[in-house]
Amino acid sequence: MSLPTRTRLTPEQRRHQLLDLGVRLLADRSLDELSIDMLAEEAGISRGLLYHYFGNKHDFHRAVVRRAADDLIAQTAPPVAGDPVERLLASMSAYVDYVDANYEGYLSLVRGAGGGNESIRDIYDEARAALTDRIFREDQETLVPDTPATRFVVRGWAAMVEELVLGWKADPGAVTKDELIVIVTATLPALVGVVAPLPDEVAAQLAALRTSGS
Amino acid sequence: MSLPTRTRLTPEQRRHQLLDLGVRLLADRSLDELSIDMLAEEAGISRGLLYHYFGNKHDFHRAVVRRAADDLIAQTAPPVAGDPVERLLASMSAYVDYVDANYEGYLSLVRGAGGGNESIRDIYDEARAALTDRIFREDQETLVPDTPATRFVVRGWAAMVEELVLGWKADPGAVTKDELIVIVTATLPALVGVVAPLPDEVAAQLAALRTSGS
DNA sequence: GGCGCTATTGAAAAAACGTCAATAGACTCA
DNA sequence: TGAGTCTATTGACGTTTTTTCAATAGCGCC
Repeated sequence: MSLPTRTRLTPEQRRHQLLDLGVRLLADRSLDELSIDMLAEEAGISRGLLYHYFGNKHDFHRAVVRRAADDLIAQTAPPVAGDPVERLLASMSAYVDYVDANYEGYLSLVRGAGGGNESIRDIYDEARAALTDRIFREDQETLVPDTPATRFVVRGWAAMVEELVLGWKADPGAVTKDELIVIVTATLPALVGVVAPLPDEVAAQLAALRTSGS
Repeated sequence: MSLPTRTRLTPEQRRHQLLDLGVRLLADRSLDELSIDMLAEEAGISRGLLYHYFGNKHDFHRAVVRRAADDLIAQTAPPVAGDPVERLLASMSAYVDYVDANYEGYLSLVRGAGGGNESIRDIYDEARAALTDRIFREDQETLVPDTPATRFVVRGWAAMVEELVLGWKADPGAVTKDELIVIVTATLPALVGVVAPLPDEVAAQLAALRTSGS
């Protein structure tokens, strides 16, 4: 008769376990729909231990979102070689692959940012910046000129990419994965073209991409 | 000596008052940052009354989001006359005006949808559909052909519009209101052009719009 | 000016959050 | 192998917040 035998892990392991679980649970639940009670039971630990590691519920949420964001940033690191359009395509490809493979993590990030307080939205913005900043940092001469208007539009484009990737995951019937990647890639120059003229070279590449994609 | 004189309203009036207050309070707070205690005090009522009207906290949240969505839908009703591009422009204009005048209501809708559970996201989707559905219902021949791929892209466009309008409200420095309206209008055909060919007529109108807008 | 309807209250139960001294794995060293 | 130490973990307890519900009191009607 010895059910309540406690298991002792290293702090790293325990943090890892709890964050993994948090990412999973917060993918389809808001924070106040997740009680510490149920989280603790699911993890096989006492409530107290969660407070030992994360202080309070909000800090736990922040840690979960931070983890999801770090994962995303790490796994969508930009390629260093190739021309701007190629690099953008590779980056979008990595992004879509990431969401495909880590749907729950991505959901907990997006949902957290949508409903959370400002400090959580900051983490989210950081992740989004990882996706868009290099466009301005490295490719501003050729792909996107750096002006207030283009920055503005690129921000909207990022929101669109997020929506499209989530939409594709929810209903993969409308477009294939490859089509999705081509679409999100091709829409960036198309959008920028609304507020700034496109260099001929980019326009040509864009046209070629569209033909090969569908 | 009679401070605690209770005020008795009709159920309609009371519901109205509480929903108005809820919209205001949930614009910059998540649901669990809003206690029933403070809501009741702010409204000048007892906690019990809120439960009488809305059952529980989550149902109250849902009612608040529903109200914000209904407001948005009602105030961005599409014009019936004019050619497709004109109607789209009028619709976007109404949309931007609405967000400009009802920032708090719009925020509580968007935040609620981002962080809430599925039933709240459904309300949000309904509001978004009010913005996009008529594009397919009325203008599919001329502006946007109705295919799975175009529906998919239009959905992304709606997310982008939301992000851009919020971005403009948060920092009106990057673009003017009129520029914003032109941008969100012009980006729809530009995006659809990525997945479907644009009729010459629309392309011409689009070009004219862009020139006059900036 | 009493009567009935029901909007509203307040107290008390239930549930969730957060704290902290006490407990017990797992390793070290004799 | 067994005592000792370190610290991960617990469980009971106090606090805050949500939720319930029988009792109260405004307001219109006769």
